[in-house]
Amino acid sequence: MRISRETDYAMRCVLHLSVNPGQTCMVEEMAQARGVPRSFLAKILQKLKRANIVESFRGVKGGFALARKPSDISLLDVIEAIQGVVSLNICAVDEKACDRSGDCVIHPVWVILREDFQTMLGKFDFQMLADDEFLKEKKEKK
Amino acid sequence: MRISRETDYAMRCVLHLSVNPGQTCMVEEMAQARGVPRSFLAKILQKLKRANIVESFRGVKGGFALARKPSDISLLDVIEAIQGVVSLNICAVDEKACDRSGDCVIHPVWVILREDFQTMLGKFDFQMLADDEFLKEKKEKK
DNA sequence: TAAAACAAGATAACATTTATCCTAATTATG
DNA sequence: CATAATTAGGATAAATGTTATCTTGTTTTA
Repeated sequence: MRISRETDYAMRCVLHLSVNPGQTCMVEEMAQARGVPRSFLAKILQKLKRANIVESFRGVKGGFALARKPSDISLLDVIEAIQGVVSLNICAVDEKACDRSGDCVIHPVWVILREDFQTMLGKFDFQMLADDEFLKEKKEKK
Repeated sequence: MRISRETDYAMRCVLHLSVNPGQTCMVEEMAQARGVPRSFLAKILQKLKRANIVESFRGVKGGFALARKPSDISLLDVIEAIQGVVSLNICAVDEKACDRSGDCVIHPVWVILREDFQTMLGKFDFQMLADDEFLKEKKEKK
């Protein structure tokens, strides 16, 4: 019922890139800035890349940058990039996983909840979060 | 991000008891009727008992019955009885689990989502589900 | 007192999570 | 063109969580 630590790390990373969108950033820098194990983060970034959330540049001066605007990346996008499709019960996504889906009266509830859940998570984007972080840093400098 | 199979089993079991509330039922009967491994279900019923969702009677003619009206038992109640407090990120429930909760701008989002999530799950009760099952059986007899 | 049923702890197989490490492949730069 | 910097991807492994099973004890009815 919880997101994994991996997903939490992915969010920190996307947030980091969202604060200066357009700018490329090395794994090492993000790992240090956000307290994420470097080699683990490298793996996570591959998943974010496959989901078209970040893009990568190899070689000297390489690194990662957002592939889309922060306002076009939601919590849901990042969660699904890492953990796969969101749903509360496997049967809402794969009916074959439960032999009773056909006549189970709980099944339709899982389907409704899945939609509500996705809507909920789709409402938060990384522009919002980056703005929050920008304001917070400004306040602390005073 | 998913409920466990154990929780799914717990729901089947509470639903089974909700169809004839007031009536006591043996582990063996519920296990067979709902396709749940017997010894596993016995464990699950202990958790449901601790959460005051079912009550138990020992000895010959013993068994389990609901401790409350089906309309007073929500999906949330059963999920929390089995898996503990619902939240999407551990930090929403235990700030010490993350060293950054204090200045993390994502943290407040987890807190909001947790509340929304609990509200969502609290809206479905077992009277509704039992009614659905009753109607479905009636229809199939025709 | 015997049989039926729940109670509770120990244990174990399996899957998932959370990483780490090593070897490519790619690219900028002197 | 050689070298250093950086991502890409596969193999591996420790720790944790899930999904059970089994055994022994306790309670209750008849």
